Amino acid sequence: MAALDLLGRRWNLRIVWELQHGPIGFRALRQRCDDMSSSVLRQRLTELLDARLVAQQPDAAYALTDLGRGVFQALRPLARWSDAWASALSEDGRD
Amino acid sequence: MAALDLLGRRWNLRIVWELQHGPIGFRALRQRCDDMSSSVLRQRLTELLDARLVAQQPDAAYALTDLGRGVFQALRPLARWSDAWASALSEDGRD
DNA sequence: GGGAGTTGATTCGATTTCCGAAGCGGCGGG
DNA sequence: CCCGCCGCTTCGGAAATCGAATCAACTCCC
Repeated sequence: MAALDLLGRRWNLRIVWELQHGPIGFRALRQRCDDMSSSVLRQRLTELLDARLVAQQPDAAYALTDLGRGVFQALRPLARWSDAWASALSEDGRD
Repeated sequence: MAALDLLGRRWNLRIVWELQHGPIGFRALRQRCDDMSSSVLRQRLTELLDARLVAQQPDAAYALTDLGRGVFQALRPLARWSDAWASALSEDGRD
């Protein structure tokens, strides 16, 4: 339930999702997340740091931990579902 | 990405999660969701109704559609991960 | 019919969160 | 030295969320 709370917070899912491509700096990560507000990004990052989903490397770049990668794995079915969802909605929309 | 946006909104994940047990009325659903604000619950429900994840039955109870059940299925790996996460955090926390 | 209880749903003021832009100190290259 | 980039912070306004009161409709019981 705590997981649903943490990941249900705006941007957290997205951040983990964008972090899949490997370590990335603060500003670059922000860009990937639709230029979300830097203050909120910092806040979300500390939450994720806290939750051990994300770690900060010596060079200050952010990266997924093993746990974080686990979330990403667990998220893949959701990604697959979103395709089905999209096509269901579009089918629905056409005449 | 739209999926991450929809499900990243507060309570949406939780609502789908609580709806897994079958059709349920507005007030009962609200109770299950930590007595969340009724105004927000209504707003979330219309979003989910819109997205075809939830449907309203003739007797006004809310239930997951096929798509909604799909989300729930897709969420199960996440639930499994949350167990691993919890134990990782507790191991970390002891002495 | 009248009153009490429940239901789904709405309204509204207060609080929390989020946003966006500006700015901080630090660091490297020209 | 100066300029640009970096991670990060601050702050005022906007938006989302909350919480409690409230509504109309429906049921049950008398």
